[in-house]
Amino acid sequence: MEEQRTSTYCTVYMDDDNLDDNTCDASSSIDNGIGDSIADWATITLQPDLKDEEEKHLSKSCYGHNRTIIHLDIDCFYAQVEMAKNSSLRNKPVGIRQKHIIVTSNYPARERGVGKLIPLTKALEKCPDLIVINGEDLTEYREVSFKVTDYLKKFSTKVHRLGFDENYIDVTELVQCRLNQFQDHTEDLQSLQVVGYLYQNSNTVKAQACDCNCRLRMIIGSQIAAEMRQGLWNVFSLTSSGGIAHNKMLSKIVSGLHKPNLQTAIYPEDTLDLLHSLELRKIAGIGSATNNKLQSVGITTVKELSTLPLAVLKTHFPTPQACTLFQWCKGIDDSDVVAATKPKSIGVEDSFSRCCTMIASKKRISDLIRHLLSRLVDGCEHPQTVKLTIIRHDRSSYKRESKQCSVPSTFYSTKDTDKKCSIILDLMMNLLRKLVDIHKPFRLRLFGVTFTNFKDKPPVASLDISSYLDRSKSKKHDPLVKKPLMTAVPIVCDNNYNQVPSHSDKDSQNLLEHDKTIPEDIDLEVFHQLPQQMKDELLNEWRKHNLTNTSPSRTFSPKRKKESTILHYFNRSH
DNA sequence: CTGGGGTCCT
DNA sequence: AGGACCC
Repeated sequence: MEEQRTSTYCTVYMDDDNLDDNTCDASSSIDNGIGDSIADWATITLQPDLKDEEEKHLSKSCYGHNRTIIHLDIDCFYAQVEMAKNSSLRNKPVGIRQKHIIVTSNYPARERGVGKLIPLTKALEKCPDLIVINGEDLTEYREVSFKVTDYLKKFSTKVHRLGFDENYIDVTELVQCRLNQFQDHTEDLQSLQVVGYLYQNSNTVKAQACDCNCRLRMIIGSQIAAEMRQGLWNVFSLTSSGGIAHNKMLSKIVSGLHKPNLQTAIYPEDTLDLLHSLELRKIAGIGSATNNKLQSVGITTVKELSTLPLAVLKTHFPTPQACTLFQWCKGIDDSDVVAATKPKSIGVEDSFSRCCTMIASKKRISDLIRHLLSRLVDGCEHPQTVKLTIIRHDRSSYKRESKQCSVPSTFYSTKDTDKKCSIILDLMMNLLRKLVDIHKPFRLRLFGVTFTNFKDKPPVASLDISSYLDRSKSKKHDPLVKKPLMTAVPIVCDNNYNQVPSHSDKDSQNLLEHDKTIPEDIDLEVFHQLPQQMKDELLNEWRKHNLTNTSPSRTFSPKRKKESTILHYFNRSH
């Protein structure tokens, strides 16, 4: 136990194996006045010997220095994909445009002052001969991105994508494998050196290296990273920058130290030297919100953050975030490199200066859906949820609003893309009506459609009400209808789904009237088992339709397709 | 006149 | 459904 009397919280834990060769001069930052409010409070109310077990536990990495993680970042990815396609672009300034923004540029362009995310007009002012390429359609970039990830899987199954252009690779096993090959020639290990840069900032000579062999692992890791980068160049003509460390957080930080087309490793023993030189935002996971919160309380650097006791962080952040912040600033990141599986969501977006009518909205959303459907492949054929996202134009609020609903079984039962498109389009127009008041003027600046919740098989049609209403689908002949009827019980009023439920006199009279308005191809027996609210909504729609159509009541919608869902009934008005 | 994507948490 | 984070 480290029941110290020391006034610095950090050094209490410096006897940990992982951290013992780093000293953390927390007292100076408490004294220098930068973090007064928090530091004073902490000093007064939290004596070291009152620190709880949780803080002690979190002060130590469960992995130690035992892993080897590589972070690879393809240099200016979109621009490089274009350069790989057309090598004559290599030495010319190239900018990738999305709408009126240059989202990325190659290095010749950057030398001319064309950075990332600058307005197109400004880019052309700085560099009139900039070659501008539209990068709004991400299809090609997405394809190359997944090919890169697939290539990296040759080195390890644990490849974790971050965006389109970055990958974490856990090469712990491969490193161990290569170390084992030296077994009888340990003298050869002495001559191994890091490939590329090694972050070693400290002027003070280390008394001795960490005794867990971690330096060796970083050296082997740097060799593997070099092989990966060479492979990416040979196979895809893409240059990349790499970082090698014992956890994800550090590998990402060091991969950015030398760019482009370079790599950097760090020995675990130099972790705090590096971290203590950084601003908070350099840590992936500390974004603007967290940064602002910490700044408002006087914390602006990783070093200052590392002085805060866990209990103080917990007063400003939810516990899980407090714990990760507590660990990150000490160089601890025990998050795993999780092998990528199938996507969690697949979406498309389009922004524009204005969209003010339902007609125009329908066209834009329809185009988005058509584009999106082509991406439902490779195990993503059966999304269960679809979401509509909008951004309103009023003010520069720039907040996204969304509504989602479940995908009807009819979507899975047809192969016809046009039909799929119209099914989703109907859903989206309904969601749009929930998002905007169509009786008032509106102006939108973005639509997005996103599928989520992918299932391996089409979900059973237990929620598809239309199949019970539709006589043309015989219960006896459709295996999907028979059993699902049981699972449909929750949406039916009572369990006697084979009998017509009893009704009060008043209800019965209403029913007789209603029956005349119910379309011909609807199974009355099943209809009467629906919850009253649902019946009312259906009846309203049918009545509305009958008022605008001269056709007799029970011949409603003769051309209605079998696959029609309940949502079509709610939908008639447009 | 701030892209077009994604992930995870609450 | 939204917010925070990543690119």
